[in-house]
Amino acid sequence: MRLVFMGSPGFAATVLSRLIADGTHDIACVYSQPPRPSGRGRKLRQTPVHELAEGAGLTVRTPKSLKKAPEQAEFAALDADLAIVVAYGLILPQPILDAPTHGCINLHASLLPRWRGAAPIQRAIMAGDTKTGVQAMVMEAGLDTGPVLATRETDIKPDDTAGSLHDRLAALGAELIPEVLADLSAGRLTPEAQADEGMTYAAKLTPEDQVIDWTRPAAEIDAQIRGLAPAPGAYCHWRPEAVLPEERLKLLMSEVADGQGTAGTVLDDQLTIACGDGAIRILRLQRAGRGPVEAGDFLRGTQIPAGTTLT
RNA sequence: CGCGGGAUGGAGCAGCCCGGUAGCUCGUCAGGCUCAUAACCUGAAGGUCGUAGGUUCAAAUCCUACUCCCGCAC
Repeated sequence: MRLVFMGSPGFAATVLSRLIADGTHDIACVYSQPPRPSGRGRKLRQTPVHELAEGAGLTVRTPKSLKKAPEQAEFAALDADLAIVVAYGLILPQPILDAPTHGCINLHASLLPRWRGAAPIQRAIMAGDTKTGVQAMVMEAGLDTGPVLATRETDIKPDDTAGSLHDRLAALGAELIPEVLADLSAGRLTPEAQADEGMTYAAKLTPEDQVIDWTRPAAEIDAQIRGLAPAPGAYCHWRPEAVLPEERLKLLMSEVADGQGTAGTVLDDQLTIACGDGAIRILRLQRAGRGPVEAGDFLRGTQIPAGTTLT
């Protein structure tokens, strides 16, 4: 088939990489978010998909929007059989959805209708879900509302982070898409409408999501920490020296532990912290300006005695 | 030119402001103690203090440039 691939971040790049390696289908064009000044130093950066596609010698287009007629005409002129859309980041207007012969198929990282929207992987962990997956679905005008074509499930384990789950789901997605393409070619696909119940939105992460509130239950804080690791990371504040200003302390890995006390109080010399209900142990963390370290390494060079209060 | 922090034996850090013997907590190795141990005791090895210049009698420390890493903001 003649495909158009639309995607931006690493998650999408994993899928595109598989399609390129497969070589079964013709990738007529790759759409990605335009390079923008971002990151330290505000340099112009290409998206991972852009970079991958360019390196593979594929045609790349990076329109700021697909709402206008000229872009839509260019898209239609590709005369594609199908568009594969994975975390592209732009709204696809109806003319775009209609242009390919078989329409547009989206790969989404949740079990719909749960976690429609922008940050399904993080939200699933943060909510304490024990199961998630990836799904291929037919795109409609609504936000992740289309009928589902295929599903791959995976368990969310207590030591999963957004990072580990992201990688696993990307790998599952990279397996799933070629199968969907084969089934589509063979006419074996049966779109199945999403359930009426159980719908939730995976709202985009905001800075407030990163702030730890020690008065919340241990399980929730643990889920928050793992759902935001390794990036952007959940954080709290502490005072390295009684004299100096508060410093942000990013918590990157944790587990629920025994213990209780005033919320935010360090209970022992092993980084067990009292929460509103129960306690968690910090397993991996990062000081501002330093690299991420395991709790053991951290404690070798820095003291956080029992009784210290984190805010 | 967005703002800021950092680079010191294998790991994590202190020392830098106020130049003058390379330090801490671990790890490693050897020996000792012990029924035994990741415990305890003793000893040892291991560092061009990111790179290149400069100032100085003397630079981890002061000055300049560069490389790499990171936090914030976006």
